[in-house]
Formats: sequence, C-alpha cells, structure tokens
Amino acid sequence: MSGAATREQIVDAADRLFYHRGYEHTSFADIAAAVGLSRGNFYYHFKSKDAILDAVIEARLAGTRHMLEQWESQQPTPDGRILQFVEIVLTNGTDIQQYGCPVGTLNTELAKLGHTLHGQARGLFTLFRDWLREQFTLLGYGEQADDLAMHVLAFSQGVAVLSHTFRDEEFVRREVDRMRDWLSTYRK
Amino acid sequence: MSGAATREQIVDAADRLFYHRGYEHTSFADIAAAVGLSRGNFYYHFKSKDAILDAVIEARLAGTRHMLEQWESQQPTPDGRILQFVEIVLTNGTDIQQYGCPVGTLNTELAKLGHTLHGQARGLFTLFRDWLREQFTLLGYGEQADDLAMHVLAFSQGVAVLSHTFRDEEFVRREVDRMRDWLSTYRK
DNA sequence: GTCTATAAGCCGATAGAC
DNA sequence: GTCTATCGGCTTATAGAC
Repeated sequence: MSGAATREQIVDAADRLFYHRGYEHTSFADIAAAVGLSRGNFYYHFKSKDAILDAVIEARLAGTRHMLEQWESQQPTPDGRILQFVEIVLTNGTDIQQYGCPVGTLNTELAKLGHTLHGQARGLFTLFRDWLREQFTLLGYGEQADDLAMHVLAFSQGVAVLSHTFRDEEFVRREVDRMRDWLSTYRK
Repeated sequence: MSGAATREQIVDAADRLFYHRGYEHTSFADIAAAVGLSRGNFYYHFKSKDAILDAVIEARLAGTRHMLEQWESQQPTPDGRILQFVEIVLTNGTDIQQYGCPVGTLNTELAKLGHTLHGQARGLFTLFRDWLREQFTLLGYGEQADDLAMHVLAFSQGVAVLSHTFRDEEFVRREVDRMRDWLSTYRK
C-alpha cells in the first residue's frame, strides 16, 4: 500500500475511534486493528500518539472548512446558514446521541488532560464561531455578532451534552424549535 | 485511622481528582498518594475502581440533594430558585473554567466509555431536572415544566463547555443576563 | 513498507507479613 | 488497618529481519 493512502486510512480510523471512544481510551492497537496493520509498522507512519491526534485535528479542520463553504453556497441568506448550523443537532442526531458533539467532547477531554494540542482543538470551535459571527454581521448585528455567535454555539453544546446523556430526540426537536423562534427575531 | 474516616478521605480525594483530571486518567496511585496511603492498603477500603466511582457518585448525589434543600430554604420563590441554579455558572465560575461542569463532564466521559455506572451518573442530572421541573410547576407551567427544566439544564451545559474551552468570563456573564431576561417572561 | 519480537513502565488487583 | 512485594496484562515505543 502506498504511504499516502495508508496514512489517510490511519487518520480516518483514528478520527472515528477518537470520536466514538475518546482519545485516551483509544490505543495504538485499536487503530492498527481497524486499519489492518501491525502495531510495529505503525511508527513508520506516525512517530507518536500525539502526532496522530494532530493529524486528526488537521483533518477535522479541513473537513469543517469544506462543510462551511458548502453551506455558504447552498444557503444564500445569512439566517438560512445559521439555521443550517442549528439543525446540525438533528442532521447528526443519531451520532450526537451516541457519542456527543465531536468538537465539544474532544475539547472537554483535551482541556481536562491538560493536553498540549487543546489549543489546536479549540480551533475547531473558532472556525464555527468566526463563521457564525460573519453571518450575524451580514444580518446587520456587527457589534453583537460575536456574542450572538457564542450563544448559538452554546445552544449546540448544551443540546449535545443532554442528548448524549438522556438520548431524547424529542428534547432536541423542541430546543431546535425554540432556537428557530429566537433566530426569527434576528432575521432581516 | 478509623475505617470510616479513611474511607471518607478516599472518596473526597477521588471526587476531586475525577473532576479535575477525569475518571479514566486518574489512577489508584494518584488517589492513594493524595490520601497518603499505600496502593496495597487501598483494597482494604475499596475492592475496585468502579466501587470508588460508585461511592463518589453517591457522595455527589447526597451533596446535590443537600444543596437543593438549602436553595429551597434560602429562596422563597420558584423563580428565585431557578435563578440560583442559573447563576451557578458564575458562583462556580473559576472551577467551571478550569474543569468544566462536574456533572456534564462525568456523564460525557462515562457515556463514551460505555461504563456501567453511567446510569448512576445520569441521576445527578435527573436530580436537577426534577427540582427545576418542580419550580416551573409551582410557577404554573405544569405542562411545559419538564421541557423548561431541560432548557435551563441545556443552558448550563452549553455555557460550561464553552467556558471550559475559551475561559471567557464575560461570555458567561452575558449568557446569564440573557437567561435572566428569558426567565423574567416566565415569572408570575 | 510491513512484519515479529521485545523493551520499559504503568495499570488494576492480590497475597501475605505485621 | 497498614505495609511491602508481586502478578498478569496492557500501554507506548523501539530494534531489526524481510
């Protein structure tokens, strides 16, 4: 197998395992088994577990940037784009119920571990935060735009934590409806 | 040292360490060192790590029940009690910035680990949920009371995750103000 | 690029002396 | 009740054959 393809497979498997089981709870053996590699060969591609985490975060950053670009081309209005973000807790409802928010749970875990890469992981939140702020600025709320962006982020995290804990889809639906109402008061 | 006192010390140390570092990242050696016991002697008091976690959750449940009773006696009105809960993200602001919400982070970690005691930990949320529902019922919102209780819980979790990630006290203050405004529309 | 073998250390947990 | 000594297993990581 070519080096690049194997590396990509490792990052994909690690990404999924870190999300499903958590970073610390995932071992090299788990990732190697998922890819079909021996543990020994692993270190040819990544010299440490931190290096894999770094690659996973980079991949998630790239994936998020791509998703946000797609949302921008699919949704012509800023409020439509914000709503697209709000509804992610329904779109990815099954995963969030089972594993929580991939951004929130990674940040919480790395912050608690005092991990050096927590700063990198925080960048995932910043990506959404800046994008949401831009949409609120386009709606004419320049001064409060960052505040409003953080409010929408807080919504997503609150819903994700409780959805993960209680596995209640109706609760998620009600919270999205509430958010839709709130958002309509900010629509131009 | 008497058995009961040592046991209590172990539970206190484990409680703090599980909160600060996470359950999985805390080892027997960490707890033993914090209490000043040898690892070997540990098993006289608790036969497994799960048994310590069980005792920690029980202690947190008892502590939470006591706190809710205090809130009830200190705050005569249901909306005052709900506000007391909302302001916990300010009251415990420093801890939440450093370690997140003790209830939310434990539930997220145990849910992701597929731990058998996740159900017990969920009870911590249920304690707050039922208590908040009772306050909304007293305000005359019996039908929506559980929905409103979950909304207030979601607020606290969203704020805690982002406060833990960004360490921004002003953000917390703004969200509490927003929540105060929202709550005032439900006050009798 | 992939493998096996293995190191060094930490983990939860146990046995048995005192 | 507390200690030391130790077990078997899992962890990250390395060495070296192919």
